[in-house]
Amino acid sequence: MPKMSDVAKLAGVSTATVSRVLRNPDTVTPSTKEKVLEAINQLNYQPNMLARHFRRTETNTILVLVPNISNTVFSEIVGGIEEEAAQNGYRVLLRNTNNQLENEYASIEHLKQRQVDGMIMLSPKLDEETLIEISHQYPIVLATAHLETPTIPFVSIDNVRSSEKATEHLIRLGHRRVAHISGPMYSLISRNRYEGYQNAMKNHGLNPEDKFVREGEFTYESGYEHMLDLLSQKEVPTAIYAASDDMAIGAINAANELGVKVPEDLAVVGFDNIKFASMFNPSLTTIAQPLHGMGQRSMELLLKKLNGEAISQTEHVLPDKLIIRDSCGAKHKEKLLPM
Amino acid sequence: MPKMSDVAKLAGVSTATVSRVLRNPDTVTPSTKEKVLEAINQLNYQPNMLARHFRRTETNTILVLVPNISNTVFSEIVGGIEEEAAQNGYRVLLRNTNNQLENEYASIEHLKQRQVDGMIMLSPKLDEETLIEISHQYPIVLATAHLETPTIPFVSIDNVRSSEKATEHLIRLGHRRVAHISGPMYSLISRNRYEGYQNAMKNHGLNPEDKFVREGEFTYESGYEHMLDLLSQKEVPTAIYAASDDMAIGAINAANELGVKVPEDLAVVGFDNIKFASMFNPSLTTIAQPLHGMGQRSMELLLKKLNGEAISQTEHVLPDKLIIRDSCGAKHKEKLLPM
DNA sequence: ACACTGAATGTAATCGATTACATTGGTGGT
DNA sequence: ACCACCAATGTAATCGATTACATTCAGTGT
Repeated sequence: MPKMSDVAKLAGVSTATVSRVLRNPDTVTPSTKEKVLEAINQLNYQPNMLARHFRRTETNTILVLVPNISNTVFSEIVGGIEEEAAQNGYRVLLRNTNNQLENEYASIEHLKQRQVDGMIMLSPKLDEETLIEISHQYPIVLATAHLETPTIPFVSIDNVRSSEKATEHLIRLGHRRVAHISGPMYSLISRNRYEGYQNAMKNHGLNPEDKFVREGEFTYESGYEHMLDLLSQKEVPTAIYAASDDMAIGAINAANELGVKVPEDLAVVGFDNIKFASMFNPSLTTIAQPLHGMGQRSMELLLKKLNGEAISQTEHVLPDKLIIRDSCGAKHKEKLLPM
Repeated sequence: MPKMSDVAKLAGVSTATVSRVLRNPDTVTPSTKEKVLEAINQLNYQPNMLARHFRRTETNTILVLVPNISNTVFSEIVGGIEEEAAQNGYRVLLRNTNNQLENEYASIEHLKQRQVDGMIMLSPKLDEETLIEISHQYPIVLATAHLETPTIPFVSIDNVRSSEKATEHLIRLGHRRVAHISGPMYSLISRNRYEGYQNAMKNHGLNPEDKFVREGEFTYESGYEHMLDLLSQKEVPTAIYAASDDMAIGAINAANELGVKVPEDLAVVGFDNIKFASMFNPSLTTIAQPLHGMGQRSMELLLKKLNGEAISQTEHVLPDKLIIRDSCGAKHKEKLLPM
């Protein structure tokens, strides 16, 4: 494995010049530059990145914290991050937290040890205070997360508003008994979506009753179980808004099992627009998050931080979209109620 | 940011001793060890990993090449790798190749520059010869890949045999016009699955006709399109074996669209057992690969290579499983034909 | 012709942990 | 009492690229 001094010797220059050819080519005379490049070629020289990283105290690597890599929502975002990172010469280190707080703490050690230049956290569980403290010392960006006091750049959608849209859509289809299966309440996103559901109900003079609300865990199974439960009550909902597509699909299968037809007897709206939403039967009406774009934007923001650029805007709320398919029954209706 | 010499000074020892406390605690007297640990604590010292990596020429990081991170098959495998890696103090660097050969080449540069200690390639596109050449110089392991001459450790299932099982299952349900939508033929896996399909047909005295075989791309869309096409022929298949669940679901939706009922008019078997296979309606009969386990095993093998242990067995063929659900119609049949 | 300027290049210190080799001091055997 | 040996610790070289500072030299102005 040839090193820089070998190149220098062969080219008849000093290591300083070789280094300059590599990093500041403009400060070197074309003729010497050529000699050096020739020597590099001849020796098939590759700079030792470990030495470079050590000397410059930077790694050109960023860390992405993912609650669960197998969840398509997160892997799509990671895809966006990865693309933007690669284009800017950064590499992406991945870490599955499995929703464990201790894994988030452990990842901060990586930052402290300078093993990565920065970090993007997807749906962090850490409390806001701790996050802010970390961000004072290290470049971090949050995605699919929301802060009360936006001191750290984050990328998200407006979960309250999008939830309102989803619920409103069901109400305008004539439903009055609209149920909601939420995500876990420790997550701000879940609380925001629940809030949006409540807002929509109240805005239309409806009372969001407790018996129509269930706390799920974003998973298929939790959607399935809660739907069975909801349909076993005396008064049964005619529509349901689930805070994730997985839960919505679970709910539909539960309804089917009980002979309740979707969308005829039960209108369903989900959230996420996972790939499978359009393949499912009935195809799922859902809120689409611009996942790839959110990943890209997060990386863009992190790059700014890494380059020491000022970030004027810390809140990055990207547009979401209600995608109307078959599960809500809108396609069978003549027209919607007015807003 | 305190360094080792600071700790040494505070503890009244040399840096060598501090280093020993950190890496070979047994060679240090308990009393000095205590002094050093006390100093480390007091200064809140964190070793500079960049310096350590540089000095030791190792990074405790491995690279995983993924054709597409958003594909659940691969993200499950990555999950398994990640888990095993974390348990052994290794970190996982991720790289999306998007099926681009040039990205595989670029990743080899990382190895050459010693930025990672080893690499796991998922479904590599690189030719066998090149792979073998690389593996002479660097620790690599392949997963969901198969080699003619197994000089590089790889983890896979027996795609030929599993395909035979899938096709046979349909034949034993009484089907004779069994179609196959394959994966792209540049992939050895696709060719193996096609081979298994052919074997099963021939073994049962059936002729695998060209008009019943289509080359897809593992995607929902390709399954959908090819099924439309297959059903528009004069002679129509009564069963289909698709080389991925995505294609199988595409096929089912295409059949539905043409009024062909699954499983009554068309039996369907898929491959992969993606999460949605069991949620789909009809639920999908499919071959389950032990994805998480394959990831784990790949990492185990790579760890052996990294530790310089000999790998006696390079071919690691894990057991797959035919999971019978609703899409093949087996549950409506009284009994199967004999083998 | 001489001093001055600045571009091009060289010299050598530096980053922080690791480790080969050197030194110290204590123990046991005779 | 002396030596041999071993365990514990220290000294200092080392990894390879980067870069502050030093040097060289060609060109310019007077």
